[in-house]
Amino acid sequence: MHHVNTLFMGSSRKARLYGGMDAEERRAERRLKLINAAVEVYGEVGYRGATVKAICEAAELTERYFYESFANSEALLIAAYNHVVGHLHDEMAAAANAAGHDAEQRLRAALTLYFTRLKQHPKPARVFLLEISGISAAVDAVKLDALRDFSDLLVPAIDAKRGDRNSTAALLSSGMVGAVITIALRWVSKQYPQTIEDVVAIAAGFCRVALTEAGKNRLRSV
Amino acid sequence: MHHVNTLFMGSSRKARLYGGMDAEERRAERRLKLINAAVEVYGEVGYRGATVKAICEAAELTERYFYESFANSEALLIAAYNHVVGHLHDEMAAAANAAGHDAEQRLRAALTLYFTRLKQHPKPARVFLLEISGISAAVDAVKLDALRDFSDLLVPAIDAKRGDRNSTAALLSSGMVGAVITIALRWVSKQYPQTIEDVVAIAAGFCRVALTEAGKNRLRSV
DNA sequence: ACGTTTTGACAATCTATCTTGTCAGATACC
DNA sequence: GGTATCTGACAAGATAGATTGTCAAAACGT
Repeated sequence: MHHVNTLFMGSSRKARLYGGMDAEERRAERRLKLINAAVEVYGEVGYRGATVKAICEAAELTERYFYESFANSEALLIAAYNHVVGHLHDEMAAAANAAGHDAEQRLRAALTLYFTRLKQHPKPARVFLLEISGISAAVDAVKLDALRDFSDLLVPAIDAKRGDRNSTAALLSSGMVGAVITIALRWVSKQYPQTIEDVVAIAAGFCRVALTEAGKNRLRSV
Repeated sequence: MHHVNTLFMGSSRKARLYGGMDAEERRAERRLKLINAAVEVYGEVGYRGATVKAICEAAELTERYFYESFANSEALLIAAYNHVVGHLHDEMAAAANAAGHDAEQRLRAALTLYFTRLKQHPKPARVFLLEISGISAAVDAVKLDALRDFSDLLVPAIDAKRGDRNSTAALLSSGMVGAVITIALRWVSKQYPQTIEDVVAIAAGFCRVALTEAGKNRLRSV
């Protein structure tokens, strides 16, 4: 995979430093620069319009470093998506926890953070909402995973029903996430005409369907 | 655009017949064959994996006829989408009308037809649900139009609020359609694990949010 | 039957991008 | 300062698919 240029060095010995960083650190930095550049470029011309060359220029790197960190464009898209989603998910979880134990309160806190970030950072929002769809089966799988995480975050009760055969919980979960994302998509693409409070209220309305249905099913199964 | 080979004929005179059809009819038939072939091929390899050549082979036509009817692949995708959506929309409207005047009854009738068709025809379903996303701005616009039509069909009350500035009705509409489509997407991609009745019930739950909210707003504004 | 139109097969061109390779110059270590 | 490593710019090859063009054979009208 990568050149082992420390062949005759002790394993504890660091590789030659450049700019104060060893080989690994430099590689990691370049990887991150490429991810951030990709988010920028996707935000401007879309994933499909983004060439390797353009992303490398935005990252101030040359093509060789692209292939050092990613096998192909798709791998970078996935990395960029996971990067964006990872941050968002962590922040939403923190916001929910800060809101206490009431499911409704936690939901509203998470949604408020979600829409706030979408408004603050339109380009990552675009990657998260738009670019990720319809690229390939592999990318779709990554997306599905992420959406399941969000669903569990918003309405943990749904998670409990997951084991059931032919469960309708998965459909509830899909519907909820689909509603929220589609609302977000429209809000973002129309350049945020409504207040965050209004958007959250509407999105919460759809989440409440899943919340109450999941609750119902739990009571019934006890 | 097209060759005018009737230059010296009276305008009522038909072009030479082939297979009992005049030039226009043959062109229309080829166009339709291409659309149907495209739906087939998209259903197998996706829009992105579908080459002009493959679609022409499936249609038993050669490339020249592709460019006779469509400027490029995107134009064919749009035509195929509109073809699929047109049928579906008409059928849903008929089902709703057959169900009478009660909004809830009409909603369930339309949804039942929707999910029934998705199960009967997986390949058009794929075009309608999946392939249409994330191709280009032009395609997205076509999709948005179609979704608005569906929203108006399911909950006409939303339509009434359309005029309002910064209206939240558009978001309600988006959320509802997003929920239904995402539910459909999952149901289709998991090969229909739940009964149609269950899926309709869950989808209707999300639509009811839009239904009651739209009703609320109407009362308030009277 | 004859000439014209239409068709089908396929070659040729064109374009765009990915991907790999080369090489001179810069940078760090000793 | 000398040497090994790393970097940036860019060329070159490879690939894939869209789009246009050619031509002979088939289908039609008269």
